[in-house]
Amino acid sequence: MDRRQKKTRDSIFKALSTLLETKQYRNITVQEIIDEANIGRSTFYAHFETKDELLKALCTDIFNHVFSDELMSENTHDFSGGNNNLEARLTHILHHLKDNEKNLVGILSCESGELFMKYFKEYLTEMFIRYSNEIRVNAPADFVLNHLVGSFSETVKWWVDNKMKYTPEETARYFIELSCINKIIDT
Amino acid sequence: MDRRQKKTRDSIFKALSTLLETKQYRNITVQEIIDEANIGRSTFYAHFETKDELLKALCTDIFNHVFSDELMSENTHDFSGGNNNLEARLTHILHHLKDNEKNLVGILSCESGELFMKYFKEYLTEMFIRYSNEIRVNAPADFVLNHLVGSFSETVKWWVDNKMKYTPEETARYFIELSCINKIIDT
DNA sequence: TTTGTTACAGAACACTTTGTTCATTAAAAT
DNA sequence: ATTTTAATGAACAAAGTGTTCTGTAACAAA
Repeated sequence: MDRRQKKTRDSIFKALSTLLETKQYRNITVQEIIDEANIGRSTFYAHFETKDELLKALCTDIFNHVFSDELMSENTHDFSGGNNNLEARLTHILHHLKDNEKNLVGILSCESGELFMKYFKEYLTEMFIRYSNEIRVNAPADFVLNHLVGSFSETVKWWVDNKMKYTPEETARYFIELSCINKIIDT
Repeated sequence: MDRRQKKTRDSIFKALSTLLETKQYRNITVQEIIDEANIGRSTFYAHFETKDELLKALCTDIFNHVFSDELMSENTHDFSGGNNNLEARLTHILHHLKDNEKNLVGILSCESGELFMKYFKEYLTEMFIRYSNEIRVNAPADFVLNHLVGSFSETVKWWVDNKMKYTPEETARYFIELSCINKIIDT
């Protein structure tokens, strides 16, 4: 990739991140991003069609980081050790999210949170789907999956809103404690 | 209240409802609402400062309906019958929500859903707070509360997204089945 | 019925933001 | 050295927002 392109792209990401520290996504205009990134107007639109597309790209970047080990360990997944496996994975995810603390606070504090959550849930669904089929409970499988994804993403939101004052370990523990994951079939 | 005011207010609500049946909230402009309601531009702004304020008023209307019995029975609340009490209340709420099916689909299908959910959660928090303190589990009380509110609101969203193909009774049952409410102290 | 009050209609307006276009300049690749 | 690609920044059209103002109609109270 052309050095100039990468440089511009990075400065746009950086600009949005910086602005998110003090302003709500909703109230940030494209012009402000342009000024903060110190680039030309047409340059921005050469990279991203809309502000939402930029946010999407930023989220994707974050998730590629957060779920990187996730994806790598796809083959090595097993149920041995009961829930410990899942709990460890969730802890891992929370640790990675903490690396993006500043961004997350800005993103989740307003309606951009919905977009973030939407993408986040897609990744979580991928992960939880392996577990949801193992839950023995009298409810549709897709409901179980939705419940797991929904309640964990709500847990993350709660955690971020509380300035991440609990450790990833504690937070994952709380989630497991309350979730239906204890109804999993231990194979 | 002046008949004219009420008439105008109603026509604005009606217009937004109608538009929500075919368009996403995000893509509906104030001008469209004005045209659909067949009123003057300045008239709209005499009633609502912004489109979001209008949505908020619409949500409030819906919730006053949905939680009407809720509020009435505040004093008569008791834990007798274990979870049956809560399950019945949730079923009730789902029934009332079904009365607003058309609106809900339009509201929840896009970013206006976040606003709806925000207000919805406020009401749910009021309701669940009585239960959350009775849960015996090793986690902060506000986490438990957040978990109940979050997972139930996600349940509602799932239900609406699935065209409400399950009955309120079934849906409430599924939720109870998976929630931590079975860890409640039976007094 | 008359009178004072309040709401509505709708045009005009200033303002903000968006997204595109284009000629020019600079940097990168070969 | 030449060609290709990206960035600049001004100018532009379009859409939407929220306000203001004048004339008109509906309302409530005497």
